[in-house]
Amino acid sequence: MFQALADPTRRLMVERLCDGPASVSELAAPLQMTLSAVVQHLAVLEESGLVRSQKQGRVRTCQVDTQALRSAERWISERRTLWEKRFDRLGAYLAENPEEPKEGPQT
Amino acid sequence: MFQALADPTRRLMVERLCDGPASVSELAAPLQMTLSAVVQHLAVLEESGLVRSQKQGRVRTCQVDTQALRSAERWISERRTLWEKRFDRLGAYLAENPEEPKEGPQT
DNA sequence: GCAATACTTAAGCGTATGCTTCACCAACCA
DNA sequence: TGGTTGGTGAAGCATACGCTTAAGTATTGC
Repeated sequence: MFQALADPTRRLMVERLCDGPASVSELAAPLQMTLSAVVQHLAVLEESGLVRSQKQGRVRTCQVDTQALRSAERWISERRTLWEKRFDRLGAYLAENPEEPKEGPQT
Repeated sequence: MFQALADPTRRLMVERLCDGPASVSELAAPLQMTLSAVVQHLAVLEESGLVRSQKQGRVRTCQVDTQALRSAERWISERRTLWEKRFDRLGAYLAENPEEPKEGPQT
Protein backbone atom coordinates (compact mmCIF):
# COMPACT_ATOMS: atom_id res chain seq x y z
CA MET A 1 0.00 0.00 0.00
CA PHE A 2 2.49 2.60 1.18
CA GLN A 3 4.91 0.68 -0.99
CA ALA A 4 2.65 1.41 -3.96
CA LEU A 5 2.38 5.09 -3.12
CA ALA A 6 6.14 5.32 -2.60
CA ASP A 7 6.85 5.78 -6.31
CA PRO A 8 6.28 9.27 -7.77
CA THR A 9 5.11 7.89 -11.11
CA ARG A 10 2.48 5.81 -9.38
CA ARG A 11 1.36 8.78 -7.33
CA LEU A 12 0.94 10.71 -10.56
CA MET A 13 -1.13 7.89 -11.95
CA VAL A 14 -3.36 7.91 -8.88
CA GLU A 15 -3.75 11.67 -9.15
CA ARG A 16 -4.70 11.32 -12.78
CA LEU A 17 -7.25 8.64 -11.95
CA CYS A 18 -8.83 10.84 -9.31
CA ASP A 19 -9.90 13.14 -12.15
CA GLY A 20 -11.79 10.23 -13.65
CA PRO A 21 -11.28 6.76 -15.11
CA ALA A 22 -8.71 6.34 -17.86
CA SER A 23 -7.43 3.71 -20.25
CA VAL A 24 -3.89 2.39 -19.96
CA SER A 25 -2.65 4.51 -22.86
CA GLU A 26 -4.36 7.62 -21.54
CA LEU A 27 -2.55 7.01 -18.28
CA ALA A 28 0.71 6.52 -20.13
CA ALA A 29 0.39 9.56 -22.41
CA PRO A 30 1.77 12.24 -20.04
CA LEU A 31 4.49 9.93 -18.71
CA GLN A 32 7.96 9.78 -20.22
CA MET A 33 8.21 6.03 -20.37
CA THR A 34 7.05 3.04 -22.37
CA LEU A 35 3.58 1.55 -22.15
CA SER A 36 5.22 -1.53 -20.73
CA ALA A 37 6.57 0.36 -17.75
CA VAL A 38 3.19 1.96 -17.12
CA VAL A 39 1.49 -1.44 -17.19
CA GLN A 40 3.98 -2.66 -14.60
CA HIS A 41 3.22 0.30 -12.34
CA LEU A 42 -0.46 -0.39 -12.85
CA ALA A 43 0.05 -3.98 -11.71
CA VAL A 44 1.60 -2.73 -8.48
CA LEU A 45 -1.29 -0.33 -7.92
CA GLU A 46 -3.79 -3.11 -8.50
CA GLU A 47 -2.03 -5.51 -6.16
CA SER A 48 -2.10 -2.86 -3.47
CA GLY A 49 -5.84 -2.45 -4.00
CA LEU A 50 -5.52 1.23 -4.86
CA VAL A 51 -6.76 0.76 -8.40
CA ARG A 52 -9.21 -1.55 -10.10
CA SER A 53 -9.59 -2.09 -13.82
CA GLN A 54 -11.60 -4.04 -16.33
CA LYS A 55 -11.09 -4.80 -19.97
CA GLN A 56 -13.71 -4.11 -22.60
CA GLY A 57 -12.77 -5.00 -26.11
CA ARG A 58 -9.10 -4.20 -26.32
CA VAL A 59 -9.09 -1.24 -23.95
CA ARG A 60 -8.58 -1.59 -20.20
CA THR A 61 -10.24 1.07 -18.09
CA CYS A 62 -8.81 1.91 -14.68
CA GLN A 63 -10.20 3.71 -11.67
CA VAL A 64 -9.17 4.29 -8.08
CA ASP A 65 -10.65 2.28 -5.23
CA THR A 66 -11.08 4.52 -2.22
CA GLN A 67 -11.19 1.61 0.22
CA ALA A 68 -7.41 1.29 0.19
CA LEU A 69 -6.91 5.05 0.38
CA ARG A 70 -9.27 5.11 3.32
CA SER A 71 -7.32 2.48 5.24
CA ALA A 72 -4.00 4.20 4.65
CA GLU A 73 -5.55 7.43 5.82
CA ARG A 74 -6.82 5.70 8.93
CA TRP A 75 -3.45 4.19 9.75
CA ILE A 76 -1.78 7.59 9.63
CA SER A 77 -4.56 9.35 11.44
CA GLU A 78 -4.57 6.85 14.31
CA ARG A 79 -0.82 7.12 14.82
CA ARG A 80 -0.90 10.86 14.59
CA THR A 81 -3.66 11.41 17.13
CA LEU A 82 -2.08 8.83 19.41
CA TRP A 83 1.07 10.88 19.49
CA GLU A 84 -0.75 14.18 19.82
CA LYS A 85 -2.69 12.89 22.83
CA ARG A 86 0.58 11.80 24.40
CA PHE A 87 2.03 15.19 23.71
CA ASP A 88 -0.88 16.87 25.47
CA ARG A 89 -0.45 14.66 28.51
CA LEU A 90 3.22 15.55 28.61
CA GLY A 91 2.30 19.23 28.53
CA ALA A 92 -0.06 18.76 31.48
CA TYR A 93 2.59 16.83 33.37
CA LEU A 94 5.23 19.51 32.85
CA ALA A 95 2.78 22.18 33.94
CA GLU A 96 2.27 20.37 37.22
CA ASN A 97 5.81 19.15 37.91
CA PRO A 98 8.00 22.14 37.16
CA GLU A 99 11.50 20.67 37.74
CA GLU A 100 14.02 17.92 37.24
CA PRO A 101 12.02 15.16 35.63
CA LYS A 102 14.93 12.71 36.03
CA GLU A 103 12.52 9.85 35.36
CA GLY A 104 10.32 10.94 32.49
CA PRO A 105 6.57 10.38 32.43
CA GLN A 106 7.05 7.17 30.41
CA THR A 107 3.60 5.63 30.12
CA MET B 1 7.55 10.37 2.85
CA PHE B 2 5.50 7.52 1.46
CA GLN B 3 8.87 6.07 0.57
CA ALA B 4 9.77 6.14 4.26
CA LEU B 5 6.50 4.51 5.32
CA ALA B 6 6.86 1.86 2.60
CA ASP B 7 9.11 -0.32 4.73
CA PRO B 8 7.44 -2.47 7.41
CA THR B 9 10.36 -2.10 9.84
CA ARG B 10 10.14 1.66 9.60
CA ARG B 11 6.39 1.54 10.16
CA LEU B 12 7.03 -0.50 13.28
CA MET B 13 9.52 2.11 14.44
CA VAL B 14 6.97 4.86 13.89
CA GLU B 15 4.37 2.88 15.80
CA ARG B 16 6.81 2.40 18.63
CA LEU B 17 7.60 6.11 18.71
CA CYS B 18 3.91 6.97 18.88
CA ASP B 19 3.90 5.36 22.33
CA GLY B 20 6.54 7.82 23.40
CA PRO B 21 10.12 8.92 22.65
CA ALA B 22 12.82 6.28 22.60
CA SER B 23 16.56 5.96 22.31
CA VAL B 24 18.12 4.25 19.31
CA SER B 25 18.77 1.03 21.21
CA GLU B 26 15.29 0.98 22.70
CA LEU B 27 14.01 1.29 19.17
CA ALA B 28 16.28 -1.51 18.04
CA ALA B 29 15.54 -3.91 20.91
CA PRO B 30 12.39 -5.56 19.50
CA LEU B 31 13.77 -5.70 15.97
CA GLN B 32 15.67 -8.70 14.65
CA MET B 33 18.53 -6.77 13.13
CA THR B 34 21.71 -4.96 14.02
CA LEU B 35 21.85 -1.52 15.54
CA SER B 36 23.48 -0.41 12.33
CA ALA B 37 20.46 -1.33 10.26
CA VAL B 38 18.15 0.45 12.68
CA VAL B 39 20.26 3.59 12.48
CA GLN B 40 19.99 3.48 8.71
CA HIS B 41 16.20 3.20 8.90
CA LEU B 42 16.20 6.04 11.36
CA ALA B 43 18.13 8.18 8.89
CA VAL B 44 15.46 7.56 6.26
CA LEU B 45 12.72 8.48 8.73
CA GLU B 46 14.54 11.67 9.65
CA GLU B 47 15.12 12.67 6.04
CA SER B 48 11.42 12.23 5.39
CA GLY B 49 10.62 14.48 8.32
CA LEU B 50 8.62 11.79 10.09
CA VAL B 51 11.01 11.62 13.02
CA ARG B 52 13.21 14.09 14.81
CA SER B 53 15.97 13.28 17.26
CA GLN B 54 18.57 14.92 19.40
CA LYS B 55 21.61 13.64 21.13
CA GLN B 56 22.28 14.18 24.78
CA GLY B 57 25.47 12.70 26.07
CA ARG B 58 25.86 9.45 24.21
CA VAL B 59 22.20 8.64 23.82
CA ARG B 60 20.07 9.87 20.95
CA THR B 61 16.39 10.31 21.70
CA CYS B 62 13.84 10.09 18.89
CA GLN B 63 10.27 11.20 18.55
CA VAL B 64 7.73 11.46 15.76
CA ASP B 65 6.96 14.77 14.11
CA THR B 66 3.27 14.92 13.32
CA GLN B 67 3.73 17.62 10.68
CA ALA B 68 4.84 15.06 8.10
CA LEU B 69 2.15 12.59 9.10
CA ARG B 70 -0.36 15.37 8.77
CA SER B 71 0.71 16.24 5.23
CA ALA B 72 0.62 12.62 4.11
CA GLU B 73 -2.82 12.31 5.60
CA ARG B 74 -3.92 15.43 3.74
CA TRP B 75 -2.58 14.17 0.41
CA ILE B 76 -4.55 10.97 0.70
CA SER B 77 -7.65 12.63 2.03
CA GLU B 78 -7.72 15.20 -0.79
CA ARG B 79 -7.38 12.54 -3.49
CA ARG B 80 -9.96 10.35 -1.86
CA THR B 81 -12.65 13.00 -1.48
CA LEU B 82 -11.91 14.26 -4.97
CA TRP B 83 -12.71 10.85 -6.33
CA GLU B 84 -15.73 10.37 -4.08
CA LYS B 85 -17.20 13.68 -5.25
CA ARG B 86 -16.69 12.59 -8.84
CA PHE B 87 -18.38 9.34 -8.05
CA ASP B 88 -21.37 11.15 -6.62
CA ARG B 89 -21.67 13.33 -9.72
CA LEU B 90 -21.55 10.23 -11.86
CA GLY B 91 -24.37 8.72 -9.83
CA ALA B 92 -26.47 11.84 -10.34
CA TYR B 93 -25.71 11.84 -14.04
CA LEU B 94 -26.70 8.22 -14.44
CA ALA B 95 -29.92 8.83 -12.55
CA GLU B 96 -30.87 11.59 -14.99
CA ASN B 97 -29.62 10.04 -18.26
CA PRO B 98 -30.79 6.44 -18.14
CA GLU B 99 -29.32 5.09 -21.41
CA GLU B 100 -26.38 4.70 -23.78
CA PRO B 101 -23.77 7.07 -22.44
CA LYS B 102 -21.60 6.62 -25.55
CA GLU B 103 -19.66 9.72 -24.56
CA GLY B 104 -19.05 9.50 -20.84
CA PRO B 105 -19.40 12.41 -18.44
CA GLN B 106 -15.64 13.09 -18.67
CA THR B 107 -14.95 16.33 -16.80
C1' DG C 1 42.84 5.57 33.34
C1' DC C 2 40.05 1.61 31.71
C1' DA C 3 36.27 -0.78 30.41
C1' DA C 4 31.65 -0.79 29.10
C1' DT C 5 27.96 1.61 26.70
C1' DA C 6 25.75 3.94 22.91
C1' DC C 7 26.05 4.97 18.94
C1' DT C 8 28.47 6.16 14.03
C1' DT C 9 30.53 5.32 9.56
C1' DA C 10 32.13 2.81 5.67
C1' DA C 11 32.39 -1.14 2.78
C1' DG C 12 30.29 -4.94 0.70
C1' DC C 13 26.65 -8.03 -0.85
C1' DG C 14 22.31 -10.13 -2.42
C1' DT C 15 17.80 -8.99 -3.83
C1' DA C 16 14.16 -5.97 -5.36
C1' DT C 17 12.71 -2.16 -8.32
C1' DG C 18 12.07 0.56 -12.38
C1' DC C 19 12.89 0.63 -16.81
C1' DT C 20 13.82 -0.91 -21.76
C1' DT C 21 13.44 -3.83 -25.79
C1' DC C 22 11.29 -7.24 -28.43
C1' DA C 23 7.98 -10.50 -29.75
C1' DC C 24 3.19 -11.30 -29.58
C1' DC C 25 -1.99 -11.36 -29.52
C1' DA C 26 -6.66 -9.47 -29.90
C1' DA C 27 -9.85 -5.97 -31.37
C1' DC C 28 -11.12 -2.52 -34.60
C1' DC C 29 -11.76 -0.58 -39.18
C1' DA C 30 -10.99 0.95 -44.04
C1' DT D 1 -8.06 -8.84 -45.57
C1' DG D 2 -4.48 -6.51 -43.90
C1' DG D 3 -2.84 -2.68 -41.24
C1' DT D 4 -3.26 -0.07 -37.17
C1' DT D 5 -4.32 0.45 -32.38
C1' DG D 6 -4.19 -1.08 -27.49
C1' DG D 7 -2.39 -3.97 -24.57
C1' DT D 8 0.45 -8.29 -22.70
C1' DG D 9 4.59 -11.02 -21.26
C1' DA D 10 9.26 -12.26 -20.86
C1' DA D 11 14.05 -11.20 -20.73
C1' DG D 12 17.70 -8.30 -19.43
C1' DC D 13 20.00 -4.52 -17.13
C1' DA D 14 21.37 -0.65 -14.03
C1' DT D 15 20.48 1.24 -9.87
C1' DA D 16 18.47 1.50 -5.25
C1' DC D 17 17.45 -0.83 -0.95
C1' DG D 18 18.00 -3.49 3.27
C1' DC D 19 21.12 -5.72 5.67
C1' DT D 20 25.69 -7.37 7.65
C1' DT D 21 30.35 -7.00 9.33
C1' DA D 22 33.96 -4.41 11.08
C1' DA D 23 36.38 -0.65 12.73
C1' DG D 24 35.99 3.75 15.11
C1' DT D 25 34.38 7.74 18.29
C1' DA D 26 32.42 9.93 22.20
C1' DT D 27 30.26 9.47 27.00
C1' DT D 28 29.75 7.34 31.40
C1' DG D 29 30.97 4.94 35.66
C1' DC D 30 34.28 2.62 38.62
